[in-house]
Amino acid sequence: MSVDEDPAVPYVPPADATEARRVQEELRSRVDLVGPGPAAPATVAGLDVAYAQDGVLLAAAVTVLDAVSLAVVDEAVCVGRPAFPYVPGLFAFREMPALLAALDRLTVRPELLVCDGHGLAHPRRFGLACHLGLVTGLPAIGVGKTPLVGSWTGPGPERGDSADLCDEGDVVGRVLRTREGVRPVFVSVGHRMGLDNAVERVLALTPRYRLPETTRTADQLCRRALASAVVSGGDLDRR
DNA sequence: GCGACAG
DNA sequence: ATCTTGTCGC
Repeated sequence: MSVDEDPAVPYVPPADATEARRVQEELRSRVDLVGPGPAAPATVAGLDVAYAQDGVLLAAAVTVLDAVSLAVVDEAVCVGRPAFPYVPGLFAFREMPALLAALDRLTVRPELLVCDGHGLAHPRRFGLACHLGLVTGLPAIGVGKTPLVGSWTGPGPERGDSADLCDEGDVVGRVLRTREGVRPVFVSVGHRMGLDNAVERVLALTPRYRLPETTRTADQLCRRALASAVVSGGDLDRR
């Protein structure tokens, strides 16, 4: 899958945190928060990254699932180094180069991206899911396991119960109970999606577990890839 | 000034 | 993110 079919928004690695924040402020206005996005996508991709050796080595994985059967129909990985230190709010710059490389290795161009991190629910309204959506041109959703910004009340205890995630007067996402009796997840729009549809898509991907099937398969894949990279020396330049 | 802070 | 066994509960 070519990442630059729509060269409107190239990925530019920032030199420092100040520049990174400037990039986010510049790109935030180009995010499509309305969508509504695909209501019945044929394929959905999950993206995740695993780390080893004190965070100096990483593996980024993308899995593409049939949206109905949830079977994996394509997958790709990229082993590399973090491209940026971990700074809350600048998380995307750490993982994006490896994720984009993995996306480029796909055979199938997925109709939707489900990212392991927030989209709009970000201090500058431009989290990983927004950035990935903009650079790939694909509809994207952010699904976080813990909050970054915002407050909420509830949600109820049943699968499907949800509550608005609010930050500084904005509804930036939804706190969604994907399974009864488990902690909720934090869903936000990444790009070319509406929040209601994003929530529907996440529910369709969580028939059994708290996290979307997409992120679960991607998580397994990047852990596997990382483990084999470590045993074979962990030396990237010689592989 | 003091915490909080996606993965 | 990652380091990590058993254990409480459905």
